[in-house]
Amino acid sequence: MTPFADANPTGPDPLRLTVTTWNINSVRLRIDSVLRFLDAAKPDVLCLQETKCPDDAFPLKALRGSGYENVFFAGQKGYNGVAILSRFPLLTRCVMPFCERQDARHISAVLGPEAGAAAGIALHDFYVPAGGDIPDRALNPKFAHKLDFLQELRAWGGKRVAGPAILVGDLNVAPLEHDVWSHKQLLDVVSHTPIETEALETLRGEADWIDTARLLTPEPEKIYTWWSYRSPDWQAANKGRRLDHAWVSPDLKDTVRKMEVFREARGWERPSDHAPVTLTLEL
DNA sequence: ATGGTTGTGGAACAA
Repeated sequence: MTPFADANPTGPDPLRLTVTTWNINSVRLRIDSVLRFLDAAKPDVLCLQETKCPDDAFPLKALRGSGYENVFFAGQKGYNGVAILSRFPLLTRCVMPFCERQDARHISAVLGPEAGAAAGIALHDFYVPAGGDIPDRALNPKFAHKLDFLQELRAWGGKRVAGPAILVGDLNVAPLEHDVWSHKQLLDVVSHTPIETEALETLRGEADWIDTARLLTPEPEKIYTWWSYRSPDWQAANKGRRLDHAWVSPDLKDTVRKMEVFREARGWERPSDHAPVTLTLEL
């Protein structure tokens, strides 16, 4: 045998799988931004939240020819709504209800055999309730809803079927001190109150999910994925929060390569207040 | 527990 006969002893090249999560805040208004992002970043999968679009109005035609024609979506009129766009065929569409509501806040899919080494990975796309302004369950039903939703997410995590899985979405909680521009000033602000951050970290830990952003970029480095519309100069002020997340099941931990906030899109014309966040795995 | 802005839908409500 020549020295070169087995130059690649590990077999075929590994597959790089990229999955983006993006709260788009109206998929119809921003379908051109979706296409622009897909063209620029070319992820394998794009998970959207806040599509604000009934299913019969989802802009499927605009995606024709984009290379992302495998689409699962679950929408409703005016609020919420989630969607998964994929280069690979998707299997097993599932929409879980939470808090006994019809809200479209979850959708999942399994990557089909065409995804090669990524086949069989389950994708879960979540949109956790924002929770209103007052961080008090008794005074604010929206905050109560958020806490109840997180509790149900915890229960689901405990009985989730085994196997490789990726959980992404706008979880509307910035769990760690350096996930916000000022930990002290945001301790009473919904998205960073201890009851929320502890709930999210607890449910993540109990189900052994890996927080990929912090796996690769530990504290104290700041990471933000959202900047309020209400800041006159979001870029200069940079008062961001890390609300958008990508978690992987423990069997995928060693495949995590990159977690990137595409901040540029926050500066596009008529932007979403969230930036797209892309996870890269090497399988 | 302020106000600031954006989206849906065409007033109020959600974020």
